[in-house]
Amino acid sequence: MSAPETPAPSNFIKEIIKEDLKTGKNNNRVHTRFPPEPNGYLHIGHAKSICLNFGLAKEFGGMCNLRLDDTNPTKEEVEYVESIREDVRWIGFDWGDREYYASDYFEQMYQYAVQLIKKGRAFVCDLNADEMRAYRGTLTEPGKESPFRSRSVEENLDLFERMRKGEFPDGSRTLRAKIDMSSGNINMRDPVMYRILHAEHHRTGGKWCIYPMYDYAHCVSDSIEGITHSICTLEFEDHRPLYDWFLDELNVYHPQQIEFARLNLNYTVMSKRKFLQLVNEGHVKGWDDPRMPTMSGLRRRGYTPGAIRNFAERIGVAKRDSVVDFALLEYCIREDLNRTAPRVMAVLKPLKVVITNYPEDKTEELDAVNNPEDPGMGTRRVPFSRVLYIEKDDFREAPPKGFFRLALGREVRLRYAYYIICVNVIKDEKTGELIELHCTYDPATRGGDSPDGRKVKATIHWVSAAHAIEAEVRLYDYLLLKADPDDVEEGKDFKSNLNPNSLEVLTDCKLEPSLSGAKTGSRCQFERLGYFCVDPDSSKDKLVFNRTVTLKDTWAKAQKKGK
RNA sequence: UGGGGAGUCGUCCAACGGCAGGACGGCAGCCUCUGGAGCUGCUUAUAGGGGUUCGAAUCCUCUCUCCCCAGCCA
Repeated sequence: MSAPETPAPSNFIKEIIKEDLKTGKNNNRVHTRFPPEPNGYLHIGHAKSICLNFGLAKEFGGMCNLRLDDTNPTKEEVEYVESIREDVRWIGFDWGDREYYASDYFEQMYQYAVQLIKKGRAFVCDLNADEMRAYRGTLTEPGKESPFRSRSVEENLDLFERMRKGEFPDGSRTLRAKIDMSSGNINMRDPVMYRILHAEHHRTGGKWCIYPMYDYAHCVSDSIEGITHSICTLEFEDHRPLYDWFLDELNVYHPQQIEFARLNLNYTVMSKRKFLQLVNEGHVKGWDDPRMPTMSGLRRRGYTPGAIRNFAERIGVAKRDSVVDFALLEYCIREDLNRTAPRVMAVLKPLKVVITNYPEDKTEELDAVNNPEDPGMGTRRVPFSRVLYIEKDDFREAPPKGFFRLALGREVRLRYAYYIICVNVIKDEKTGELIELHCTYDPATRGGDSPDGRKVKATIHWVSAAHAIEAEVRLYDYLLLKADPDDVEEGKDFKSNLNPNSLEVLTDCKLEPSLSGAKTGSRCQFERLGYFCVDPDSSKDKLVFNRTVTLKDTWAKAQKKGK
């Protein structure tokens, strides 16, 4: 049903896994995980990670866990957990019963921390945040050891237990790993393992008032779940020594962390912070606005899971920072929809046409193909009558060179119907505004073929006025004007590059009647215009469509270039 | 200026000492009852300098450029 997924090419992570399989590492298991923090909505960048982790498991006969990385109760909410689940499922992956939470392991993490204290590898520090920053040093200068670093094991044990019991206020103490304050890698300068946060956690409620930090929680969670390949993005590369340090000191099962470059796409933004600005400042209507590269936005826009999976395959996986061309995403969705979307006729900017030699009260039903790429999708009947609508853009009073469509005295084909010739252009006498066209049809060309073999240069779409259903259609364009949204003048931000025309709402659209009752989310191609899907804003008496993507339009491109 | 990474067509990814290849984009053409789809062809790249080698994108070396790190965020 969806586009054929191109044979998955290899990448450096697969090569590592193949090598591990060859040497018998991990007893030939492959076990990955997708570990989002439930503090926001997933976007196309997450989709890359999802496809990578679940895809690897699938390809090598392993498993992939869904793990919610919920170690910060002040930022995380159940609402996000549900949307993450929905999005992962929608892209097409299944984690079986392996839905885990970092918070599932809080007790184990606590016990491990006690072990590290006993080993002399962790201590309770009374420095506040500002002091700790001062002690940490800078990128070029080493840090200074905390004055609390040499506390006895007994005192550390006592203090840590009392931290857990809630005896101390937020921020007053931390548990820190005792590593190396002079390390060039700042992550190794006695990093915080636990902070005090008297906050309600979405799963553990009020049970805890100390919460583990990412570096400590993540490696331990991976270890507990028996993850073999812990795949994360490049910015965690210099956290890897810490990941390894914890697991080595704990002497527990030790997964391998592997880093890859996150996805960047041109003409859009990809950070939660920027999404928030767009939503809060009203530049888009919400997280699921079809212009947003969020999963919910893409879904509402009409993107298919298959297209997204295919896209994830095509962009590849590597370690170098890169910016993928948005055109590739568009190629992927067109490729999918071309094969799967039924064709239909819709006039977005209607121009009335009267076929003057066609009987007033006559209606015919003409056969139309549902998808030329797939004869199995059958045919349908489209009503034709004396008064029609055609696309305004398909008529020109003064046709420029290379314009094949309708003009005064010119003959074109109405798709699946008749050849027509424009014989008269009716305008408002006062304003000069174009009102309607008078055309004549050739009855011998019924169905769209002329028995005498004469050719027309253009075929245009149309809708019978008497049978048309009304709809609203929302056209979308790139959110940003510049490929690099951050390419701005001094003192400005990406929002100065916002495309003021990223949304165009058309309220007077005419659709062929077969579309009546179309269900929310259903997709189709409006012939010659693009792929569209039914928006949830649709109601019983009014359909609303989103344009997912235009068709390639060489005429429009040539016009644009001519300007 | 500390530490960690990365440099291959316009873009993304390959090539793992042996003819630099694919995809997207662009351009040209064919075909077409969607100016769609499809098909054909073309286009263009190993950051730079030294070295090793019969042979280097690949190994060594020096240089340059870019990205990440100074949260009790992840």
